[in-house]
Amino acid sequence: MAETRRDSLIDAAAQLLDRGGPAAVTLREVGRAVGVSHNAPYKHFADKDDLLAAIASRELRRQAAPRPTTTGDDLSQPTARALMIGYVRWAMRHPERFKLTFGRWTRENAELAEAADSSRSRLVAAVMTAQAAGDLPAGDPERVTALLLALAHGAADLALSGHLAADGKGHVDPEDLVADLFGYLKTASR
Amino acid sequence: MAETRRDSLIDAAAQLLDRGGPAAVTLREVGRAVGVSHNAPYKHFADKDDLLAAIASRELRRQAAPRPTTTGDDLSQPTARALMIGYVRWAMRHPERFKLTFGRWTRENAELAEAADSSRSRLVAAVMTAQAAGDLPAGDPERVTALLLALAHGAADLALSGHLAADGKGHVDPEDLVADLFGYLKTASR
DNA sequence: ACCTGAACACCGTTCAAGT
DNA sequence: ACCTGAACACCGTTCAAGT
Repeated sequence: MAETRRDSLIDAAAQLLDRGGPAAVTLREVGRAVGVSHNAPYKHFADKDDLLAAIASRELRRQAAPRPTTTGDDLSQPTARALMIGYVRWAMRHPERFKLTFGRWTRENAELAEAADSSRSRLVAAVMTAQAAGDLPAGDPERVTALLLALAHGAADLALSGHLAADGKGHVDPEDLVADLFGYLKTASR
Repeated sequence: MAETRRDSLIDAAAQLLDRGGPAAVTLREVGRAVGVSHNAPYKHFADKDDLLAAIASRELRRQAAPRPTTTGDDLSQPTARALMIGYVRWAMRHPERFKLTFGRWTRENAELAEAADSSRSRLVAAVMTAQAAGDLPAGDPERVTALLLALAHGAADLALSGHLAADGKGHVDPEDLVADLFGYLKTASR
């Protein structure tokens, strides 16, 4: 469990990110939290953006990692629906990490791109299982996956920026929209 | 058509935003483009964030404005589907304005909140029309609207950040996802 | 009412220098 | 291989002063 200096820097940066967003992640503050000078990060990351990318890829890898179940070992894979609900909950719980992770790059940073692809592959597999069970409509699994991902992502993003519901009345929860979509898709797949 | 100093500042800021994002919008550069000092904007906007909010609300108002039709006067209202396609196209055409407009605030800035509400009201009305025609499933119009908005928003945002499709192969277009959703919803509404 | 110039605190990045 | 301190260019914001 030895934590490297690099990991400590990412930890500190993520903490600053959570409150205050990317602007609050200053190399001086990161260095101060770890106990090094504000130039030390340059020995571990190319620049500030590279440090932010490291947070994003770590977040992506954690999300892809199997969560420990409280009811002992569970060998069954999570359903597409469970994955999407998990995605939305993670976004609402860690807004800044969510925005950062899906904010830019991915195609620029190799590590980030790989993490994103592996995360999606997992979802595609779950979609195919659901299709076979008749819970999701047939058709290109990649495209159905994109549909699910787009809805969950948009619901979370709009909810975070306050654009989802109207003036207070009729508050719409992003999880409700995920449930609605799965309901419609099940009806459409018969 | 007299353009006020305030409008000129918004124009210049929007142009800087389009290339380079919010970080490229510096008060010094804005002032230079208009021909004033870098402090002049403070007489028209509280701070930089207020200037960015002005760009967002102008964009929101423009999107809500009826587009001139090339085939003369058309008194019919745009369909929900047309509105969503228009939304996605606008996002793909002006990524930075899209990200800025739906990035934060809205509930903080009164002008922005009003523009957003009026924009959504228009979409809710179109949704109700489609529901009556049997093209969209029955149920709370606000909630169905949120579903459409979430998908269009998520599809555009993921496409812009490169998270929509896998490694080049099987490129998924955000407009395709909007079309897919309307297809599924029509099937589910019968 | 609107604008200017100087100044302040802060930031990312570079670089010479240390171990 | 990793770190430090000084320095540079740049930025948002404030303020006294002008018209």
